[in-house]
Amino acid sequence: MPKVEAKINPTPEELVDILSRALAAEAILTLFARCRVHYDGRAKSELGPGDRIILIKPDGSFLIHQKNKREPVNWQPPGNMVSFSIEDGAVRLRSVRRKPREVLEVDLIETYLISYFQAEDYEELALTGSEAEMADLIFENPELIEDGFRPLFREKPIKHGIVDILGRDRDGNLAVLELKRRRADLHAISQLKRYVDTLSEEHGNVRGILVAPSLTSGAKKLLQEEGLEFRKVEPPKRGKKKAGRQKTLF
Amino acid sequence: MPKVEAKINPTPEELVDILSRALAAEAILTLFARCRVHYDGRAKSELGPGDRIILIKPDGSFLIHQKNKREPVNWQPPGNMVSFSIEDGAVRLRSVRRKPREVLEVDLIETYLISYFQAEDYEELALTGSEAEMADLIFENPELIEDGFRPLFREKPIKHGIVDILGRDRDGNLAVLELKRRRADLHAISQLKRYVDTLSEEHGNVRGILVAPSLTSGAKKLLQEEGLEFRKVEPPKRGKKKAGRQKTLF
DNA sequence: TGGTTGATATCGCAA
DNA sequence: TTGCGATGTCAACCA
Repeated sequence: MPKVEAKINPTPEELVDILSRALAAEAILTLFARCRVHYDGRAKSELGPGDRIILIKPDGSFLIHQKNKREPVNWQPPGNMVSFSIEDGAVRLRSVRRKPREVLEVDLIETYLISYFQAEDYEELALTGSEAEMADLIFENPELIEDGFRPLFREKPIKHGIVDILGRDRDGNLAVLELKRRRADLHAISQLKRYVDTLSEEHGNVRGILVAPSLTSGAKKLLQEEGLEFRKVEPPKRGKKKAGRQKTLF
Repeated sequence: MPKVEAKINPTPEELVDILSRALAAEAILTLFARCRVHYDGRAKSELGPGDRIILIKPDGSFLIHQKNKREPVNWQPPGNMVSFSIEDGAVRLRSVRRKPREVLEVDLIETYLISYFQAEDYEELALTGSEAEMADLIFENPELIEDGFRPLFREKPIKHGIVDILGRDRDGNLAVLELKRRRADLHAISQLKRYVDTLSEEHGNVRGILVAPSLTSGAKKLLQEEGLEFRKVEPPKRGKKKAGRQKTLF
C-alpha cells in the first residue's frame, strides 16, 4: 500500500474502496466534500450542506473543518469507532464514542477528493515557557518571590484542591503560590483565595501570592480587597540548543 | 481555477506554483509532508522531522496535525499573514501574528501531496444543550430551582465578575445562580462563592445556588462547607425540527 | 482593545 | 475511572 493516495472526484466505488483501505491501514484519511453533519452526545448539533475538510486519524480522532477558524466545527476525540454505510446511494460516515455516548454522522453529498496518508512520525513537541517551568525557576531562585522565601512543596494536594507551590516566608509563615504563565484573571484570584481559605482553617496566618507576568484590572482589584499579594514573573523560555543548529546541520 | 487540485510528489516548481495559486485564491491549502516546525510566541517550541498534515485556511488559520489527537501539534489562530520562501532549495512556510507577536515556521523536507480546495459553505452550526439554553429553561420554569423563585437578571455584571442569573426567593432574599452544563467542579464552587461574597457586602443574606447535572466529590464537599446549595438540572436539548426534515426534503 | 466566561473544550497526571 | 488544573487554550460577547 502506498504512503499516499489521492483521487479527485471519485466514483462511489472508488470512494468506498479507498475509504475501506485507508481505515484498515493506520492511515490518516482526508476528504474534501460537500456534506451534512449530525452530532448527538454531550450536546447536539446539526450542520446543513456545505463544503468541508474531514480528517480521520488512526486513533479515531475525527475532525470536520470549515474554511475558517482554528477549531473544527464538529469533531470526535480519540478513541472512537469509525465506520461507514451506504444510505440511499450516498456514503454516510459514522463515529461512535462510548462514555460519554456520542455519535457523529457525516452524510457525503459530493466528494471532491479522497486521500490518505500513512504518516511516520516519531518526534514529540519540545515546548518551553510553561507554568511547570515557572515552578522550576522559583525552586531554583526563590528570591524571585522575596528574600528568605523557602519553597517546600510542589503540586501539593490540600483539602480543596492542589496548590502549585507551598512554602514559608522568612518569618516562618505559610505562603501559597499560584502560578500563571499568562496575564492572571478573576478566576486565578478565586483559585488562590480557595487555597488560602482552606489552609487558614488549620494554620494561622497564611499568605497568598499570585505569581504571573501581569494581572487584569478586575483581578488586581479583587486581589487587593482579599489581602492577597502579587509578584511579577515571566515564564522562562529555556534554551533549546537552537542557536548554532542551522550552522551545524547545514 | 478549479475547485480542487491535487498533486502527489510535486516537483519544487509544482509545489511553489500550486502554493502560490492556493494562497492567492481564497482556498484551503492542504499538505502531506515530512517537515520540521519552529514556533516562538506566547511560548516556544521545536518539533523534529516527521510526517504531518498541514492545513492553511483563507482566514489565516494554520494547523499542523500529527497522526494522533484532536488537537494540532502546532498552529496559528485566524488573522495571520502566511508567506513562503526558499531556504537552501527547500520551501519554508511562515505565518506571523501581531499581538501577541508569534511566528510559526515550517520547513518542508519532503512534500508527498499538495492540494487545495475552494470550499463554498454558507451554513452555520445549530447547537443545542448549551448553558445559555439552561438559562432559558430556568427563566421559563423558575420552579425548577424552587417554588417561588423569581429570576430577575441574566448575565448581570457585579463588582467582581458576571453572574449567570440573579433572582429572589419566595422570602425576598437575593439568590445567585451559577449554571454549568456539565458536572461541576471546584472551580465552579469558587466562582459561585466569589459572587456570593461580592453581593453579600452590599446586600444582607445572599444565597448561592449551583445549577448543574452533577457535582464532583470535592465540589460537593466544598459546596456544603461554604453553605452553598445545589439544584440538579440537565442542559435541555431543544427540538431542532429534525424529525420530518428528511421526509420533507426528499 | 481588554475583560470575562463558556466549551461537545482537550489533555495530562495522579489517586 | 474520577478528580483536578493547565492550555501558545479558542471563541463569543460586551463595554
